[in-house]
Amino acid sequence: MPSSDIRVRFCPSPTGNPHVGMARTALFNWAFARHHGGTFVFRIEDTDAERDSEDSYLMLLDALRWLGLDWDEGPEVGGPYGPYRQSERMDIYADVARGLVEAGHAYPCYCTAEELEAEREAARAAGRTQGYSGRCRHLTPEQRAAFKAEGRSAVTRFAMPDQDWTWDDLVRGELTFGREHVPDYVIVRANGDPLYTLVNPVDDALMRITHVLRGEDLLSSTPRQLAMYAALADIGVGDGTTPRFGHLPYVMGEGNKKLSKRDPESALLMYREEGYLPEALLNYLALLGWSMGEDREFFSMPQMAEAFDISRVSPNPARFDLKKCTAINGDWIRSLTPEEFAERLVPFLQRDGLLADSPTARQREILAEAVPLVQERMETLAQARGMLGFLFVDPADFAIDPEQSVADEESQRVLAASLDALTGLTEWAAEPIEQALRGALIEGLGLKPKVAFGAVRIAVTGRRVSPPLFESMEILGREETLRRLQAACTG
RNA sequence: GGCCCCGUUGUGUAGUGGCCUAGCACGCCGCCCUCUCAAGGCGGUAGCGCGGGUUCGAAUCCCGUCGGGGCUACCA
Repeated sequence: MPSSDIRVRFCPSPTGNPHVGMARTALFNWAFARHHGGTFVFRIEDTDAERDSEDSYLMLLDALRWLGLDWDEGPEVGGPYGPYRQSERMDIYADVARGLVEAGHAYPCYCTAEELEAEREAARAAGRTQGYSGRCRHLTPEQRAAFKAEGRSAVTRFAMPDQDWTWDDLVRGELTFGREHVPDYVIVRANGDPLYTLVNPVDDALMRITHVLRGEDLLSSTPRQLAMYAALADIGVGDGTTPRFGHLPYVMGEGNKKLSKRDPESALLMYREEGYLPEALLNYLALLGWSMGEDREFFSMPQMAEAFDISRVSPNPARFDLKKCTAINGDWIRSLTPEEFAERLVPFLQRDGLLADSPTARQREILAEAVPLVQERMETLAQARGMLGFLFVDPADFAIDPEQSVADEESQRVLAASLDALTGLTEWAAEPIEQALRGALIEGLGLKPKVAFGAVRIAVTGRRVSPPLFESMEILGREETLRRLQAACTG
């Protein structure tokens, strides 16, 4: 139900693990499409059998779904311009390549790797642009036959027209490349496999893509794509319109390099495992190179789609800051209703073996009571284990954090006094528990609250840091609380 | 080497000639609150790469310079 003719695409290669830079590119394309009521196409560029894998393809789908970046056309949803996996479109590329050669836009090149290397070196030495000289461009049929007779195989090269290349980049404004800096390039390998240089523009033309938003690393390949577009139009591939290009800034990692697969924070699915909310990650990613203005940094994807303006995308590279990403995740966690928050926690508690596959009514009850206590104390869902574990752990498995101890004399006095004060308590609730403990420990033993309650906290929750103590004890229940206090007494 | 992109506090950004002795957020530091840890409140730290112009006036315009990055494949 697109309401405009704007069509954008996200077209990753399924190599390795999904990457956050990739997610940012997908997000900006998605936001652009949604803002304009256009169509968001998802295409898989898997023409390199060496590097692509089915695993990685599946992870890509999984990642995009998790993020909630829904596509209008693409794998699994189909669309009028399918198939959307390039590995299923090989015959199309072969046809187009043939057409390009027949029309004189491309030609077979018989140069060997060594010859090309020598050429590059000569160019570098002379201070010229390295690149193909075009010497196979005007080979006679006899010369071609001679090369073939030598046993040489040929790649297919695109013949760049002799002109300068200018376009108005959506992010960077007018950009120009001189003709001498864009040499003829390979579009089909010697073994017949088409390359990105061919398949990408061919599919963009065939799929009627109107706007190309992609990473800055592809900026310098734009001139040759512009030329390819003209050639495709000439042979009747696509409808003859050239898309507008916008080059998104890099997402940088440590140091001054772009975020690479080697950087641990680049692994997209890691964020899911660590308990980041997809809406929070997306919110953070949106801030990398784009801003709403108005000092507004916290927003949902519908809000982003509404406000998205490609002309507000910054051209400078942005460093990925895990701390800020995590802070935004905390903001998102706090913005959830307690019920929603509890729901999101369930899979994490299950994963950590703290909650049954189908939680019991009692477990649900505990969770509902505990959630308001911890919601503002967690910045990732994975922290549930540390914060709530003591409430769900099997009594037989409960143990005090080995880093902590209540074996010292003072702690023992505290525990004994606590046990005394709590055993006869008539109403087991946070308020009376607190009063009893204050009476016994602060007034009775004359201790500082921090010290006294610290020992109780360790004995009952097993940790130095926990949700508020008295409420925690109430939820844990009289029996188990007293049992733990008892168990912590060494005497 | 060639071509291209980029340059506001540690990080991300706001800022499009005067509202900027540069705003916001994260981080960091301190204080308050306080049973821990958070959250919250208050305060602080730190920036227009540099040099020239243009102008009454420049973070904003021009030139130069320096710095960082990318591309320069039968990867994408």
